Amino acid sequence: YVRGENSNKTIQVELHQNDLWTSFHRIGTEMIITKNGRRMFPALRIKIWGTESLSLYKIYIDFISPDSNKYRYHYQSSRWVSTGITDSSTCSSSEQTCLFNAPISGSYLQEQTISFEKLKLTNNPTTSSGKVCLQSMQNYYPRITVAKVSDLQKEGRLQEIYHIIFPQTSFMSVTAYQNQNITQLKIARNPFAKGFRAKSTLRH
Amino acid sequence: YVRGENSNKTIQVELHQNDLWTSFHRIGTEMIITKNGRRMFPALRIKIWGTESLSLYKIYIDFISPDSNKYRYHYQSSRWVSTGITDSSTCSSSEQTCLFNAPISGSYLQEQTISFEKLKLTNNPTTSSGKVCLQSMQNYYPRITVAKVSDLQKEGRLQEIYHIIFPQTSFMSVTAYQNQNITQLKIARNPFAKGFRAKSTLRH
DNA sequence: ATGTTTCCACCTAGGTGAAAACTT
DNA sequence: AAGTTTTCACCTAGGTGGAAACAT
Repeated sequence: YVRGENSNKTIQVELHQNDLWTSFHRIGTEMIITKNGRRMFPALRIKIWGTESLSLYKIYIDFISPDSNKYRYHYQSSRWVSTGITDSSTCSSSEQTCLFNAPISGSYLQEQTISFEKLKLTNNPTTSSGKVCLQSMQNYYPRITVAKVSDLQKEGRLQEIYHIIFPQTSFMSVTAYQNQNITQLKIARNPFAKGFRAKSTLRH
Repeated sequence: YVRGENSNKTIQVELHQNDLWTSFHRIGTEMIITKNGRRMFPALRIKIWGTESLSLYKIYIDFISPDSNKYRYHYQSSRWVSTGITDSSTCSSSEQTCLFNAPISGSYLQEQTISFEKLKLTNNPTTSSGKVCLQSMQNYYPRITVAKVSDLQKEGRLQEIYHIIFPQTSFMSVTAYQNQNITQLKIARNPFAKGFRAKSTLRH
């Protein structure tokens, strides 16, 4: 249950594939960021209940870095340790990205799964649409915002604002995986990831 | 320019890839329908201007068979001839299919190209979402409907209704191509169509 | 005969981790 | 030394027409 800003109302939000997220979270999720953008795996998918059928809503996502610290993976202890360097030049959160361009009514919102599977993470500051720019080697958690639009005339004014955070979706942003266990879990669970290069190299 | 029903207002609609459509229309476009559904090529893509920024709209597509006649391709004359049989058991038009589930505001409508590329044509009456059931060997033209929704409370009541038809997008529904010139033009212009089977068979 | 269905080789399109090359 | 970029083999996912089998 999520309570709204400027509102006593609540909406209910459920994270899809919670078991999968938890498996990664136990090890310490890493998400690769590239210049061209890389999808998240697991992908963020949620279901929302409790929105008003006849109201319009917009959905945003951004990524919060709670300390803006740069981290380093310590192989001996298999842990992430802070380098003490804080990236103060950038904001602690990424830009907000809107899932749909258009506001969507509460009734249609409840009919469907809200999926962020097409979202791509990048370290390229000149991002195009559908991409979010993050700093490498930092800790982030995705934050979803559901905002009620009072009406189309006043679309800029967002009435009820709901922020949704699932702690088990936090991750370290990396340009190459640090923890081998994460690599193996990605290969095991992501249909696109099979890491077959080792085998094919043997043939030559 | 398209004038609305119950309205003196007009909206302006433009067909994308008009040259491509015209190339096919000159020969006599054929669209394959299958049990699982087949995309149209060319795909229907339009641009709409003149909608009200602060109003909500829904977009539908259906397929009109002007005479509901069954046709036969006469190879000698390279023409489609009516068999005289009218398929009176079915309506002259297909079911209306909604492009987006949710109504969309006029301002966002004008920002984007409305694409029906994912729509699939089928001859299977038990269709699932995103598919349209047609009768084989009939003449059809796609009809796009833009309908203004008075407000979310009265979503069922459509105020201004605009029907859009581009004559150059009419086609014959087939389960296999009849005119070889259509086959060749599809192969030439559709990136997915390369009809290489003949070559590979020679290798064996 | 004539129209339909199924299967398939051949594509497009694009999402992976591995390795090597590159940068600082 | 440590992090980033590029390239690539290997996938998933799915859109084509052709041919053969099937149906009527």
